[in-house]
Amino acid sequence: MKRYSGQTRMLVAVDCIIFGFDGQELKLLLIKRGFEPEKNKWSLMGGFVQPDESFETAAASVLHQMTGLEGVYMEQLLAFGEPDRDPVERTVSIAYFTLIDINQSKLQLSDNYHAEWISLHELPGLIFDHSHMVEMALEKLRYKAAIHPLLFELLPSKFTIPQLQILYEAVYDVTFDKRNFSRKVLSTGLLVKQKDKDKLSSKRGAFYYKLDKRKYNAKFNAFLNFVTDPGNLK
Amino acid sequence: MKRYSGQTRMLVAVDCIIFGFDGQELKLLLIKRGFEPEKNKWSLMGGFVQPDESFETAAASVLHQMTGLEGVYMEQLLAFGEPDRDPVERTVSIAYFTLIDINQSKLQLSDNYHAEWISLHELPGLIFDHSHMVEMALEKLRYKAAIHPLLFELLPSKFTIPQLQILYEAVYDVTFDKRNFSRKVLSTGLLVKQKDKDKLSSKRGAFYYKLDKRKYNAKFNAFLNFVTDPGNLK
DNA sequence: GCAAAAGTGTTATCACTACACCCATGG
DNA sequence: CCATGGGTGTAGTGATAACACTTTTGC
Repeated sequence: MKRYSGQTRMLVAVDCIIFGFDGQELKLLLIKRGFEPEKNKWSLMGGFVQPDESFETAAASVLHQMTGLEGVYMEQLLAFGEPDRDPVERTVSIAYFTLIDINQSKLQLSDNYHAEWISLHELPGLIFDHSHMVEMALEKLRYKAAIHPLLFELLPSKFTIPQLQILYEAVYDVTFDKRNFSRKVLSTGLLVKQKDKDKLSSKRGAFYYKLDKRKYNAKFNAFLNFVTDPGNLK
Repeated sequence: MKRYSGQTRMLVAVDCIIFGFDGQELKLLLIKRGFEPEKNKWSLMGGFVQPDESFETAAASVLHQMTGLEGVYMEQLLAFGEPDRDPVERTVSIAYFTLIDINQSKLQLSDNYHAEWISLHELPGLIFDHSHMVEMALEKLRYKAAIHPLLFELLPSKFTIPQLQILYEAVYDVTFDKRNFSRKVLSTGLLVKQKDKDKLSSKRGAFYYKLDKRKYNAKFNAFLNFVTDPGNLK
């Protein structure tokens, strides 16, 4: 059996929407595109899928090239395929979104791509349909994090409850009552209190917590209602 | 600007996972594949994406060819792209899932494809990775319908509350208390009681309801908790 | 000793679960 | 008149939201 005849073949790429959190704001890792067309315009990091590569492998390799990281949280967002989304030739793109701890020691941004963390409130225009991809990724992040304990992927392995609250507030652009917030997150049973405190952001210091990995894996897919009806999510 | 050089181009297809409900069971519309390889094996309906077609257009056209229907509920599930998923040559598939009213008058199954409605409990093995696609589609249907008023797409425009309950029970493979069920669905405010009754399934007859289209569109994306934590959904 | 952030408890409301009986009708 | 499925109400429980004061400590 040869090939399917009379059909058009297309380029297939992956693009990565990479979220990070610096303790205050939600950020996106963007690059300045290194080749024509749209050279030097802001862009998501991406790459063509190679003949023997799965999408996941391709996306992980893009992420690895750019950040040096492996094994981080990554999920397929959607396939984008408008016929004219890339003016050069028809290219379908499988978008992946990724959550990483912006301060982790292994993170080493490659110099090759002029990558920068950019606040979601200060996003420049992006090439092709990348702005649309970012919009969809943010929507999905908000949707999913309202129900699943997802945002921990953006924090270091030791974090305080006030830090966690700032993160949720940044993602949903709201404020929460800290008494209710801490009761809710502690009631999930996912957090283990540590003996030491973070003294950087207050004189008194705030206790560190770690995720209980067993429970985290077990409960990841349960509906946890981290945020109750934050607006009108999809 | 010419084309990107040195990259491999691939076939791109769409496959449709088509759900229907016959009043008792959840069903899938499958065809017997009409060409090699795997000719005459059970398969999802699909087709190659044409050079000037978006994925949505391609999927809608596949559905139209097969059922005569237009404008039905359709949503991208995921892109599938393992290098060897199609033994003939590398083909990526964008899977769409669709909900249709199995009894609607416009539904006209094309003879060309030997299409049949098959109960989810009696699924045959499917070609390629289609069984995996079905699994993922069912998971997504359950996930989404637990939170959003999605399953109405499987019913005729006039339906009774007992019919709706049977549908939810079929999707989640559980039984609900009918008092609690009707209170919950009525409390959404999405249903408008009609004056006439369905007398087919009982002597007393059950009142028909219709969706309030305004509220349906407005509330579709709100979190409605149609089903409270049915197991451990993703 | 004071400014700044951490930590904690109570009350009212609401949504959910479990559960049992009467109603309308066709045969 | 009876069998079948339709329709409704209540009480107990658990989760949520609103709300204010005390603790710690670096300066």
